[in-house]
Amino acid sequence: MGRGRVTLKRIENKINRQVTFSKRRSGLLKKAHEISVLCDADVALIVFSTKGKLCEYSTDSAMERILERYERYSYTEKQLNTTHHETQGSWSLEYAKLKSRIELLQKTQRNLMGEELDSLSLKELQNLEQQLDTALKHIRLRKNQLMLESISQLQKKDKEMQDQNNSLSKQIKEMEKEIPIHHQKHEIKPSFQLDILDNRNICEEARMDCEVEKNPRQNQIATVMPPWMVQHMNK
Amino acid sequence: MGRGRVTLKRIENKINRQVTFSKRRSGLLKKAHEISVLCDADVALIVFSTKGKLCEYSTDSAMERILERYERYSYTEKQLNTTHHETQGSWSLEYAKLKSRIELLQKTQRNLMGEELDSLSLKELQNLEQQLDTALKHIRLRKNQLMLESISQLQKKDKEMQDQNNSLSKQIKEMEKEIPIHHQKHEIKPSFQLDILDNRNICEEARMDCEVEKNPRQNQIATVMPPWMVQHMNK
DNA sequence: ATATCTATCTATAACGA
DNA sequence: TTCGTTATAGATAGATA
Repeated sequence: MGRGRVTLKRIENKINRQVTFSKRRSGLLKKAHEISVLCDADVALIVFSTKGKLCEYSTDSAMERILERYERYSYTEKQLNTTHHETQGSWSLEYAKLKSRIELLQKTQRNLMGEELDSLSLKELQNLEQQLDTALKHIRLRKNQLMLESISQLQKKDKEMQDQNNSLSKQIKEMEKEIPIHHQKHEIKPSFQLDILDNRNICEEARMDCEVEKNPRQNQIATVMPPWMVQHMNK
Repeated sequence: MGRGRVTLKRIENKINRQVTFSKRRSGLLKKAHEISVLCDADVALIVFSTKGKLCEYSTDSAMERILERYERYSYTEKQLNTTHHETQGSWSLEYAKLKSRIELLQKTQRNLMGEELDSLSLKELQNLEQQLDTALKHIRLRKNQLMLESISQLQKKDKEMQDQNNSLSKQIKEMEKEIPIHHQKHEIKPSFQLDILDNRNICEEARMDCEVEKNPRQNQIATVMPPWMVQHMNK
């Protein structure tokens, strides 16, 4: 850039270094903002100058949110162990950190629950909407997975019972033959027949809800919880 | 860069956006590294793509150190307002309390974002689903309210300008009558005509988004970087 | 997605005020 | 330190493989 090729090496001249820093810093911030807008990315940029001056940029000015996202993404567990080792340090600082963190979490959570939306910009609202849409999709997938599992369990159980019933009724027939007393014949037409049909229907519905995924709004299928499921599902 | 000037607006074409993201991301990382080396600065850069992929750079690969430095720097100010009044008492107890509270909040939040669903029962999932459905409804209401407000503001402004333009052109006509010099007639065809059309389009889009809920990501709004952001970000 | 190429558009080093 | 200017080095959009 400019006169002469750039060498990737610390600029020794203090003045030049400061000037270059100032210029490149604005360039960097601009680029960060551009990629954020053009490509719809979440960007957090923190720059400390040699002299310790801080300069930052973050998408939607949501530095804390992005840093939290980062922490969650890269090492969820680590942070739980990192704070206590600074025991001799200023507790008050740690305390303040935690407290403001809680505040942030609470605010975020309220927003996630559709509350206190007045302070949000249009863009933030759209991000939130997208976030929740995705979340709902995941939740519905998981829900359907659970339902399908329970259905196949029930079907398996059904089959076992049917077999058992068959063998039992066979056994009874044998007994009737061997002891030909004039008893009435027991009509063995168990009710499980009906259950099987029910399960098949439910199963198909669940599959549709699970796989189609086209328009999430359309599949709202206010899933009514079948009574039979309540019993078995809760672990 | 390249053919045609860059417009600071979300790239709508998904492919182009992804490609541009990829290219600019490496450019941004390079710039971050350069300023870090050339100017001896501490830099931390975090980028999440639209699809949630993480990409990071940090001076000396010391992301944690820099983020802590950042937190220390930015919390120092808050500390003054939050801590001094609780000087005695067992810090460790308070601290533990806060920490467990944070963990709870984080778990809840992850669930709200559709993550870590495996530990939830079917019933809990259904509650969550309903919660998010309601939240989404509120958010969409608020979003549309905002959009409609901005639309009516724009329309009002339009009308004002139209009136103003009308009176101005009337004034000009008067002047031309009174001073009948052989000037060319100024074609008064103000541009507000176009503005009106634009607003109507926006309005319709908003209504569609409002009722049909198509693809929320499509309606991103071009955000121009305010000048104050480029320079002097931090004081 | 990744790489290369090219025409253009940007960023910026050096310098001066 | 901070502009403004200018000559160049760099970055990158679009096309293509």
